[in-house]
Amino acid sequence: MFRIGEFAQIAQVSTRQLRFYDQIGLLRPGRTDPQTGYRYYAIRQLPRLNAILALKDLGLMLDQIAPLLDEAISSKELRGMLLLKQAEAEQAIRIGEQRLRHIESRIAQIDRQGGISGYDVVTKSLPSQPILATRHTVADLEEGGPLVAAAAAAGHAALRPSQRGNLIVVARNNPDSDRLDLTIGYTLIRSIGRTLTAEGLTFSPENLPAVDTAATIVRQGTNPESHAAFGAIGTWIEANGYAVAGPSREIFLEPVLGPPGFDKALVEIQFPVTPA
Amino acid sequence: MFRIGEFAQIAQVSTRQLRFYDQIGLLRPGRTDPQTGYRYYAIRQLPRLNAILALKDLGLMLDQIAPLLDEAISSKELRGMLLLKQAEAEQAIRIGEQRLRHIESRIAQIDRQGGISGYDVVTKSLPSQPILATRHTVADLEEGGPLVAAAAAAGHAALRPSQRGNLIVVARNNPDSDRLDLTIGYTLIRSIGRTLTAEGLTFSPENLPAVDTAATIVRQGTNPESHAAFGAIGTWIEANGYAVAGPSREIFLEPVLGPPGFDKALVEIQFPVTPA
DNA sequence: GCTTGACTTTGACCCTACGTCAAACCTGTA
DNA sequence: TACAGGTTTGACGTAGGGTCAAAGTCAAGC
Repeated sequence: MFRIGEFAQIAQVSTRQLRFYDQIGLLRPGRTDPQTGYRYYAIRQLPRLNAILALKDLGLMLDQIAPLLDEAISSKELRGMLLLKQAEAEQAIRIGEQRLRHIESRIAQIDRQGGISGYDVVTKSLPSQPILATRHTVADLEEGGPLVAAAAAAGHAALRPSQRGNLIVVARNNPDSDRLDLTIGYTLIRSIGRTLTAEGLTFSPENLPAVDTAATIVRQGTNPESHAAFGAIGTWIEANGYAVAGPSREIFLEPVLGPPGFDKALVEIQFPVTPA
Repeated sequence: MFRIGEFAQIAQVSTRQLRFYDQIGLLRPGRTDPQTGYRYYAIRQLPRLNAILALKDLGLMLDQIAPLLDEAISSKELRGMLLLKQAEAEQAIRIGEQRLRHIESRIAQIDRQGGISGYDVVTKSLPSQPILATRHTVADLEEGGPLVAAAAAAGHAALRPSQRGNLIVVARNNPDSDRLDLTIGYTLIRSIGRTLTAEGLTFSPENLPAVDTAATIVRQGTNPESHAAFGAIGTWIEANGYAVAGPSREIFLEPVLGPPGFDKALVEIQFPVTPA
């Protein structure tokens, strides 16, 4: 019989670990001196400890291991558990690889621009969202600016605050004409069934589909650095193994009061993505 | 200003998380009503929360994130931290892949032999170990059996219990002669400098080198299933991406009293390995 | 038999990043 | 004003031990 320290040295585990396994009933010492409480382990207990360590290494939790060793579980059930662990391990590897790509792209970003970007891309899911919006086709975002301002003002005036949520701009590349299809409007807190017209613009109810995974970024100011923000999110999407899977959305997180407010506005850009 | 639930919904985090971040000072609400304790968040706090989530996703711990956001850390230091995280992530992936191989080989084992093996391979490190041993060359392990028995008895008689540890057999393939070089002896608790002879066998002091990583297995009985145990450990080494890196060792964990005891003896087989 | 140093015991608190209650309190709408 | 639903603090739990501290034990040397 060995005292706990010797047994721990033989098996290369900590004494704390052995005491813990005793405590949870996973590996009881062969004998415990009733006077002193000293734990004495027989070398014959080494196989059981090794079995514990081997199964722990497979990712099983300690309370799952006990029934296995006491043979209270068939090999079919064990196979099932291992298949589950296999799936978990594969998932963990995928997440790890994704994290590694995140880190590498972040390091590359520092090396390129010498500092911390200020843009932080976050993935989230988007629920289905009813909006009231007006559609237009423009050459580029520059041209769309006044249109957004006009639509913002018109919608602001035409919708009561209890109905209207945030200003939103959905941009879709039109592959035929090399132009931009814009959908400009307000998210709706309460659904509206009818079309309405204000200041020469026609607003119709639509429904933005839910998105499982969207890469999003929050930035301040619309015009001068739009490029930078879109560039950052594009780089991120590519570097992290995603592909764009739908039209981008810009949500104005604060009410914007006329064109001068656009520069200070807080805008969330959302890009629906799928793993590529 | 949003109440905690709304803000949580916008950012897709739990309210518990926001309260926790408040508690640890990572993200304080813009205003806390001193009367009611209600937390009110400004939309302007969303970028900070997003930054937190993005950095957390890279594997940084929360207490590392706070100084980053408060710009108390240069981009050079951040780069260093990210390089560290990169190494951690790579390591985690390697461990995950290894675990996956372990699991797969275990499933395959169940499918092959329909049950739980009874052999559990565990890796450990071996310290440098002085021994007193006699060397011989034999055709195979069968032929070595009586030799081991003789050496065990001779050593047992010639060494005092306070000097002698366990019986050990080191087996090395001799590539020239296709025979087996055996080193048979006892581990030494206290070093001995001299050679001694007993029952016609010459025992010399040697030193078994330390081994960083050894794949080990504990089995009972030497003869009948030697093949099975060696086979199991060999399969394991191959399946888990290791390669054998030195002569195997067999440690008799219990004192073995004459040849009949060999069948009941508890033996640990150790194979030095390196990642292949 | 005594001393000494190494070992062991129990108990307690600590770690990450929150999840999950419970009891009491607050807010906004009908 | 009633009520439903949101919010507060506080406490306890998680997995697998690490890291003390105070007190008791063991073995060896003298």
